[in-house]
Amino acid sequence: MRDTRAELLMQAETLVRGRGYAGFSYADLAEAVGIRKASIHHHFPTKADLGAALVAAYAARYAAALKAIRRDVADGPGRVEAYGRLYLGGVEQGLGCLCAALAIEGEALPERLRRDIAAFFEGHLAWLEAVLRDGQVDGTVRAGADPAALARYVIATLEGALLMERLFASPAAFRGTLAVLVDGLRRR
Amino acid sequence: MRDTRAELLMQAETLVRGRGYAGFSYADLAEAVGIRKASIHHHFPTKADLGAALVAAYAARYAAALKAIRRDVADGPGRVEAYGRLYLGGVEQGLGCLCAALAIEGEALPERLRRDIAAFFEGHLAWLEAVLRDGQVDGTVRAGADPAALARYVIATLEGALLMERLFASPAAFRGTLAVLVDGLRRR
DNA sequence: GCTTGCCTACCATTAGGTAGGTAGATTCCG
DNA sequence: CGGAATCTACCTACCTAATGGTAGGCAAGC
Repeated sequence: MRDTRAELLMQAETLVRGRGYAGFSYADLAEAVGIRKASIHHHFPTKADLGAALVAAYAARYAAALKAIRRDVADGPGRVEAYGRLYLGGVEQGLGCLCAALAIEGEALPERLRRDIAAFFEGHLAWLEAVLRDGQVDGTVRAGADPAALARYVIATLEGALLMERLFASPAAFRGTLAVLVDGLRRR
Repeated sequence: MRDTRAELLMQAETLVRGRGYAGFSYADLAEAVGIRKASIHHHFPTKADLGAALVAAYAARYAAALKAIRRDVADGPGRVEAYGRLYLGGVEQGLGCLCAALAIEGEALPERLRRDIAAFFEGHLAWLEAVLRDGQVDGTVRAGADPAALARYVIATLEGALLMERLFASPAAFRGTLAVLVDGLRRR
């Protein structure tokens, strides 16, 4: 039952991450999925609805991954490194971050989407802050730095690296930046 | 003589940095400048021409700023900090990086624009690499790290911070990330 | 027998771009 | 010098294709 809808979400995500929200149309999506343009409106009445569903699905996938990392990895830097590796897939596939693609279009975006994106980043910020704080407590993360500020710095570095290294199609360079980032978090 | 052209470039830059390349139209630009839509084609025959001119002007402004920084600031971390402050203006005005906005649309972009953007980043990369190498030589930048890798890491962090802190309209947070970044470059 | 999921056939609007014209400045040249 | 030719910068009016979205129909299945 949900097959077409899921396919729509998948293809739409690829389109947005590859060319931006304003850069793809229902016609593009219809062709990618092999359905008529009007049928998309049955699943997602407006483009803004589709965008919101996209962000929701993307955020849910990340949320699951973040949970798994906290379960499977013990130390702070290791967790941040695992977090950074989530972005690596984008570089390898030539796809940017969905929320970065949306954030770039800022003003032109439906207000609702803008809030969803902000919430996405806020969730990651909170997760990272907790991870870094825990790391400071157990001594795996350098002390003295504000975890909240550190969290912002971590996301910024990874989002920026994804943006740039996708352009250069260089997963190796992304790994290099991730290494510098994680290394800087370790206890001195 | 060049007044209208300059005005077109200025307004177009604001539009692209605010809503992306696909997110603005010649009609938007015409209204912003107070000219008829068709007249824009007199100055920039196609949208791709306008985009290329935009990147060229943006890159030239940055090139001048980079030169000034090397002239006016002596130490490595100080230079990187001055470089980072160039991005701060964007956060304060709610505008992203022009080349980041274009990079996001990747595949959908005219091939020529994609190369101009890559060249923009390569120029900054080369500048930063030289600055960091000089800093290592004069002892103001921590030794042992590959300057090329460090340069990529610096741009990534700043581009990412601009992307995110524009969304949150938080120059203070940008400053925080810049501080973490520069601090990490100092001699240990 | 009504809901689901898709279809064809539209719609108004907007997209980037073109055709052709005009007022005013600049240049060419006898 | 004066006038003709040209160029610049803009205009109105238009084009075709694509945009997001709607109306209404039809077949399948719980």
